[in-house]
Amino acid sequence: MKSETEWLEEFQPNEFDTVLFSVDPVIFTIKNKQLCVLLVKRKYHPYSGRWALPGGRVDKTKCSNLEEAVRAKLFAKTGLEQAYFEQIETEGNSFMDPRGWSVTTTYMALARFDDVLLSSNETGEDVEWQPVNKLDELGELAFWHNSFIDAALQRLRDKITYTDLPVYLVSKRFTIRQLREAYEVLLDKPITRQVFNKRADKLIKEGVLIDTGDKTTEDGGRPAPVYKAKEKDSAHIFDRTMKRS
Amino acid sequence: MKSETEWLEEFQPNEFDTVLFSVDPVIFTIKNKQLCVLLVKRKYHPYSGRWALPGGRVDKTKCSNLEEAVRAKLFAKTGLEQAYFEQIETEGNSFMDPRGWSVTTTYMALARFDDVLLSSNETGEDVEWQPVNKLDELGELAFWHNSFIDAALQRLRDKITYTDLPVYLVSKRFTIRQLREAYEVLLDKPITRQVFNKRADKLIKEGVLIDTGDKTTEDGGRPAPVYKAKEKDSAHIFDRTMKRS
DNA sequence: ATAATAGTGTCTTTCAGACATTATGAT
DNA sequence: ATCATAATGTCTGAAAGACACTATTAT
Repeated sequence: MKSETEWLEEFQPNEFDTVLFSVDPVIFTIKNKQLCVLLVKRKYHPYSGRWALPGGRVDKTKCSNLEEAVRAKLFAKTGLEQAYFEQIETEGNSFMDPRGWSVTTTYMALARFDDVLLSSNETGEDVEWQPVNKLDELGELAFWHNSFIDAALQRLRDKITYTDLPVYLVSKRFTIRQLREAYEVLLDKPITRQVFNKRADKLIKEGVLIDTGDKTTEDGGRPAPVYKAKEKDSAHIFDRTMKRS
Repeated sequence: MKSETEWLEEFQPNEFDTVLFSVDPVIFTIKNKQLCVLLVKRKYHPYSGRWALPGGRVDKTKCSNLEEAVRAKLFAKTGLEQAYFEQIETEGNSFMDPRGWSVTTTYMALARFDDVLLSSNETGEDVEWQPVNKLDELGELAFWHNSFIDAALQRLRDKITYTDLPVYLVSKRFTIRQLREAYEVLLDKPITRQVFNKRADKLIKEGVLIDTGDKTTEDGGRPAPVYKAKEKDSAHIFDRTMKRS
């Protein structure tokens, strides 16, 4: 019997073992009190002229794993090196890409609007923040990307009922009111101020939110303390959920 | 400029666009009050002699999407046509498979032990239920599969604190006590009977559990009603969580 | 003073969790 | 009668949610 190394030398991947593969980040931000997602208008086949997620195939020579690949996509379009990331889902089938059986993994990323500097790619395609509740107006997206955005949005909306994810969407320095407004944009309903503040108090007590000592009157009225978020790579999880509707 | 159909005719996937791809189901069952996962002992390269998840490459000619592919894997090894399924994660990198840059998507599946008829595959490899807390004794699994099992297990243990997932692990007809014991196996701690029954009552009221009208004394003592689960493809979600420890 | 906001406190409801008491059937 | 279990009820504590009232600043 051949040894593993001998066998490996002879191994050649064939078309039965391989698929077309890409990663697609669903990058959210809040712009003008609207939840937006980053889209690119395709100039080339397939689906030329349609809007699509800013993803694409993985450069295997530059990335040693998926996470690196999707970070590269994010950096290319937004200039962000750090952001909250979460893998959402992987879809693979014979019909979403006309080129053949293909697989794509989608990630959700959260970006602070102020921190992003949009840059179009090498080929000069448009890159824009599009409000998620006006996606219909853009027509059907390329590569079934609508369904991926739906899934990412669902995950985000589910998760904010028991996590502090909106911390990654507000500016680096923010008031509790601004954090609450981020929750309200995502839930699309008002949240009682005093009820929300109890959750915020827990974040402060846990050290997730740090009081900078500064105060601001940018919200009007009595000056409010300015907080910043602790550096961390996972969300804070509350032990109970907020009502969604 | 070429039309999309002209362009498509000329398109040929090349090695830069493609990766080795596979799906790997992490199939759980409860056997002798132990949570077990289905593993296969590999006979061939790579990783021959090691235990691995019962997955592998997708037959693109037989499956039109990922879900179909993983269902085919499940059916091949267990004979199950229906089961609870959930996609867990996708990992892609240059090192987990010695054959090259590869991507794999893992699913968690829940199986009723009584319903499963293990069948070895065409190549006659061993297929066995292995207790999850004795996986160390099997040595390192093939293809970094340990980490996939960890992720699936984590998801399962997280989810049973707020869902009815163990319904998919007990026999088709069961008592509330048996359902509670399934939770206890997964949480690895006792649950107060009366506390658990409150959750069960909600499942009954919601129609998730259906009283068959029968009673059984197989648990000893006073006869207990026998329930069955409503047919459904998603978990019931409670609005509060149980303590994990 | 007024308006807009932040901060504090009160009350209700829901539910997990713990535990006591009663009911039912097998032996 | 005893034992093991199911069924029912009582109590506590925590947190969501609603809302009233006070405090602080800009105008």
